[in-house]
Formats: sequence, structure tokens, C-alpha cells
Amino acid sequence: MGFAHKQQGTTLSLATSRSGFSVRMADVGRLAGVSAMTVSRALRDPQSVATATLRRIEQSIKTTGYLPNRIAGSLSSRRSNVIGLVVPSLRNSLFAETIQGVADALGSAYDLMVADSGYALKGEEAAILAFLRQRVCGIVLHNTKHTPTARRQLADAEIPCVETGNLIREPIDMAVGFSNFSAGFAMSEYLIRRGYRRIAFVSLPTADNDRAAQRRAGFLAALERQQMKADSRIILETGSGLRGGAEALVRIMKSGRRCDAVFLTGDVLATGAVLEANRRGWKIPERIAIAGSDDNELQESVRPSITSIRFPRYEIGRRAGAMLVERVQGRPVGRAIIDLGFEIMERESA
Amino acid sequence: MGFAHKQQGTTLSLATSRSGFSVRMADVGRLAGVSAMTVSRALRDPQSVATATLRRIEQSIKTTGYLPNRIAGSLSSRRSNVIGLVVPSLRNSLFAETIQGVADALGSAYDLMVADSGYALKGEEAAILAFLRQRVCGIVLHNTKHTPTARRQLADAEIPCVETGNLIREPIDMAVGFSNFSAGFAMSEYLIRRGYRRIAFVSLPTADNDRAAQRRAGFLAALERQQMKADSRIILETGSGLRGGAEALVRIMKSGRRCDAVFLTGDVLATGAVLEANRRGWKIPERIAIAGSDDNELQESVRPSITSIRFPRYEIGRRAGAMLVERVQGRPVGRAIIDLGFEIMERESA
DNA sequence: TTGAAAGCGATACCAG
DNA sequence: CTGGTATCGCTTTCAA
Repeated sequence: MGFAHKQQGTTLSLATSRSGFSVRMADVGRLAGVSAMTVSRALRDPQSVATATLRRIEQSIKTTGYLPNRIAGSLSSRRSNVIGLVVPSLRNSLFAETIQGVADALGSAYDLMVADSGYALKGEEAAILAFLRQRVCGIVLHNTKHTPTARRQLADAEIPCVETGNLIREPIDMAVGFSNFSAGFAMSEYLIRRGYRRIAFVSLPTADNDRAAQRRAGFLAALERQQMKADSRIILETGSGLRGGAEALVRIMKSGRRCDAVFLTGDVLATGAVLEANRRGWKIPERIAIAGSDDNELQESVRPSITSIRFPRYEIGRRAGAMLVERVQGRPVGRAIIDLGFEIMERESA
Repeated sequence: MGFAHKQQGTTLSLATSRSGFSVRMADVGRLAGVSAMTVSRALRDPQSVATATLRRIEQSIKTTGYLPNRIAGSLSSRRSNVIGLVVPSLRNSLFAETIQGVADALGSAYDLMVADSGYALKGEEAAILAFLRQRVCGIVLHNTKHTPTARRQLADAEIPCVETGNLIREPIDMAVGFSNFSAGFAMSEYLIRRGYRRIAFVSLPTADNDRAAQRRAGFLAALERQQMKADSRIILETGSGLRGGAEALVRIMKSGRRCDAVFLTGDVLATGAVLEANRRGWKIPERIAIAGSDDNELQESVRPSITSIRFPRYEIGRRAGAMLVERVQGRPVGRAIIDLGFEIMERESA
């Protein structure tokens, strides 16, 4: 139900009748012998109030159990303290890292609203509109591809916005992330350096996934640079989850194509492949080497442990949140595009 | 920065000068030849407005790009459309399931604010206070243990509140979850039924974790019922993560105590134990059987696959969200305590 | 079916 | 250092 249900009497019998919920600034002030205005100041800039007054106000807040009404404050100041975050999915632990990073960066001064796009551009657009109606003071998007409407609304709103994940050249406002192209390129080079010559590539469907598409592009670019030609028969897309990785590996091994390594990028594909290889008795990396991405504790613990790319997802969230806060507070932010890079974790599988 | 930065002229040059952000209801009304009041009605209850008027208003909204200001609406109606959710951690995929469930239940009519308690009661209290300041219209807590202050504030606030997870007898308001005691009991009985006689128990530290404590209590109760006495030397607590499970298993195996099965409950402990057993060549379940909880895709895919308890975390979130919405909308909610149970997934490891 | 007036509970701005 | 007054943009309430 709504808030402030109690009767709104004009007098205030202290610390008894009302819950802190329906106490207003004026009530706190009355008890402290000052106006609501002074209470407001005391709360937001204690320095600007005489110490004696401040003490009385603090006491008054305690006895009344006053809880500031941020809705009123936001309306009045035309500025909320809520930040909105849109991720493709709330249940995916990849994004969970970033969410936690953003939350940590906000601290106690800002609150976090979240929504998932359901991996759909239209979903993201809807979430953005909902946030704008709530007059969030900043937005973090996990993605750099958006509908035209979303871009326009965001620009019109004139609130700071950070796009995270796949770095692009022309962010709406700010961006922090890494280059999927570089990541694909780097892993490809790593495998070549290790002596692998017939490398398969597996990703989630690239049609609606610019990250996967760019990693593949990077992968191919690295091959080309080494004068190696890609075998399109062992470049595939697969479903998500451990199963997706397992199936892809089987398809490759049964394809009849020569292949000494597989780079599976995205989600837990590589783990699925390793588990499947273990089940079938295919020796890793002797029979087939395996490399992955989106590193996590599991890839480190499974046997053989998986060589993979680590993306700084938590750090991305933190930086995004921090940049937003800086901007909201009017402080200038340095570079508007931050590349946090990635790291190749060398392990047993490749 | 804040919202509505543009100049607030009194006249409105259509669809040109202003962004939808600084268009107010009155502006929309003026263009449609009605008052702001009628626009408000059209938005919240289209039926109550003449169809011709409605059409003009819709048109006007489109051309002006009007975006309702929920802050003003909430202040005026003394009722927001934001729901607050507190989880121990945002990065843990266990809670991510519940978060997604809540978000899905809210649909597009409500927005979701999240905060993490950092696994601390004080942290939860702080998050609750922040939500109350934002005047959320309902709260979901992932946990049933709270500080006295938190309980009091929540009760005073008189907003609906759902506690999820470990079921308790006396919820602040509503509760949905499962019994950790029953879960521990059930798995214990399962193992006994399968013929195991010397069963070890591993959990995260129970000191600040009522769920773990209750699962252990359930485990012990089941042994007792079978006249089996527990061997306190193989009842341990361990750190979190795959490593925690691995270490616990090693401690048990090297303890010199007889032991034919281990029930590791919480997080990914069981998976860690299985991977460690594989590394050391301890045959599962012949040498040692292993059972877990918090089932996930991984436990199903690892070899041997892990027998474990599946908790309906997504469903819990959904129900919690749905109950909240019902209550916020003033509809009566049936039972205030819902037990969604759990399921034992029989697999190869025990 | 529609509108005018009076809030909602804070903050901005200007005085004192 | 403190207070009065006018908003902020919408909804409630009552009247037409």
C-alpha cells in the first residue's frame, strides 16, 4: 500500500503516536525549535547549521524516528539519487559480476534500479523508458547496441549514461569495457604461438550478438595475418550452456576435418567441451586443445584446467558506476571511453 | 544531472523545441484541448475519458514525446511503483535466480530496486532504510533473520514485505521459501536408504548462517531417527567456493575416520569435492559417495553427475513478487506462508 | 465526462 | 546562521 497512512494531526505527541514514516521535516523542526528549512540543511550540509541547532535536530530526528522522503526531495530538487542498470539477463552470473560492481561503486548515496532486456533490443528500450519515467539520475547499459528510439530518448534526457561491455567508437555518452575483436585476435594468436595450426572456432549465434561476431572477426583476422586460411567447416555456432559446448565439440570431432584446437567463446561453452571430451576419453590437449573465454573459478578447477580469456566484468561495473557518480555530482570525468582490456589465463587445456 | 533542464516557457511550440523530458501533463493537455487532469485520467484509466478526447490526448503525447514523471505521481498519490529487493550478494548466481523471478513477476507496471547486504545483518538494515526513504511500495528480503531495528522499521512502514528463503514461523508479513531443516533431513534419509552408514556433513560456517545451521540440524535429526549416532569428527564447516569443498573432502578422507558418504551443502561445495576426488583418483561413489545441494546445470554435467537438492529459487522469486503485487494492488493474498519445497535429484554420485 | 483548487513533502531562492 | 515563500509535476477531491 502507499506510504503515510496515519492521520495527519497538526500537533505532535512525541515519540508515541506516529511512526517515523509519517513524520515530516516540519515536525522534526518544530520539536527542535527550528523551521523545516533548517532541518533540510542540517541533513544535507551539517556544516551550514550552528552546532547547537544541529544537535537539537539530530535529537529530534531520533525521537521522532524521521525518515526523509526521497520522493519529495527528488521532485523538489529535480534530481533523484537513483541509478538505472539494464542487463540482458539478471540470472546470468556474467552480468551479476557487473551488477555488483555498479552497486559497490554507488555506495550509500545512490540507489540502484535494475531491469533485464531479455536479450532483446526492444526489451532494453522498454527498460530505459521505465527508468526515464522514474527520473533516474544516470543509466548504465550492458550493451552497446540499441534501438534508435532508445538512443534518442537517452540523448534527449540529458542524463549521464555509460555503455559497458563491447567497446564502440561512438558511445551515446560514456563507455567502459573491452574490445571483443582484440580478445578474439589475442586468443587466436596465442593458440598459433603454441603451435596449433588447425583451429576451430565456436560461438553463440552471431546474428543477434555483436560480441560473438566481433570475437570471430578477431579470430579470423589473426589467422589471416599468419597466412593461415580458415576452414569454414570448423567455424560454428551453437546453443548456450554446457550442452552447447559439448555438442559443438562433438560436431567438430566427427566432421572429418583436421583440427588440433578449438576456441569456444562465450558463456560456459569451453567447460562443456572439456567435460564432454573427458566423457569420451579425448585427451586434452594432446588429441584436441581447448580454449575458452569468460573465465571463472570453474574453468580453473576443472581437469584439465581451461586456458581462457578473463574479462574484468566486476571492474567494468565499478568503473561505470564511479563515472556516473562523478558526472552526477558535476565533477568532470576524464576520458569518456575506457578500455579495461582482458587477460589470457594460461592453463592446461591449450 | 537532474531532469528538466530546459527553460520552462509558457507556450509550447509543438514537437520542436522541447524534449519529452520537460513536457508536463498540462502541456499535453493544452495541445489536446483539455486540462492536465483529463490527461492524468486518460493515462491511468482510459475508460473514464471520452474516446474522442482520448484519441486527441494520445496524439498529443506522441507529438510532444511526453514522458510521465513518476516522482511527481508518487509524491502526489503517496504511493510509488517501485519494489525493493535485498539479497546477500548480487554476484552469487543462486540469488540471481531469485532476482530474475521477482523481476519477471513485477512485469512492466513496477520497477525493481536492488541492494546487497554483503551477507551482514547491518547491511540489510541499511538497505531497508534506504528503500524506505525511497518510499518503495513493497519489499522482498532474501533471508528471514534481521536486526530488531530492521524489523521495527518494516513493521512501522506498513508496506507489504515478503521474506524468502529459509521458512520461519513468524514472518514480519509474508514468507515464501522452503525448510532447510527438511532439506537436510531428506537428503540424510536418502543417503541412509541408499545404504550409506558413515555419513559426513559439510557446510559453510553456521555461526552467521541460519540456513546451514538448520540443514545440519535436519541432517542430525535423520541420523538420530535411524538410531545412528553422528560422528562429530566428520561434521565440519569450510570456506566457500570449489576450494572449500575440495579442502573439506580432503580433511575428511585424511581424518582416519570411517566414512562412506559426504553430504556437502551450500554453494558449489559438492562440485569442488567431486573435482578433487577425480584429481586424486578417489572413485565416486564406490570409495566415497557425494551429495550436494543448490543444484545447477554443472552438477548435472560433471562426471560423475552429482546427486543433490534442487531448491526452486526462481519460483520463489516469482511468487514473492506476485504476492507483493497482489497486496500492493489491494487484492487479498491467500496464505501468508508458502512452502515451495525442494526436490532431490538422484544422479551418479550417491 | 471534465475541470479548479488544494495538497503531497521536500528544496531553491532570496531576505534578514 | 535561519526562515518565508514559491515552486516541483502530479493526484485527490469536489463540483459542475
